[in-house]
Amino acid sequence: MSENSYERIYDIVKQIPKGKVATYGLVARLAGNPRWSRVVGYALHVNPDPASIPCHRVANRFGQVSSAFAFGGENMQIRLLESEGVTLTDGRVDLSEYLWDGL
DNA sequence: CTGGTGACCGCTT
DNA sequence: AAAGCGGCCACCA
Repeated sequence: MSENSYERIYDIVKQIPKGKVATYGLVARLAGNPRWSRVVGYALHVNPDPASIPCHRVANRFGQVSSAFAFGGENMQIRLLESEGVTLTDGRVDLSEYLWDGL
């Protein structure tokens, strides 16, 4: 029942447009609480639906995606982003170009 | 019930 | 300018 907060986060992540990347802090802020950054990470950690929740489109404030994702391989994560049209720079995403504004 | 942790971010020194 | 520390929320033992 406490999934309400989680659903809020999942809803934001699910709304991330293709070819764009959102940060934990941004998702947390859109969720309604800028301090949920850690909970957001935990929410994706449980990731009940990785098929509908593009956790690979969520990166930290530095644009570096979590290595803990390792969902089938770290390279798979990068490959997914590249497949979406995101250019990865040294394993990092150019937030200046692909940072989702939250539209 | 309390303590500790976690895919984080922001502020302070 | 850079580095370090704490804080917030939720979950697990």
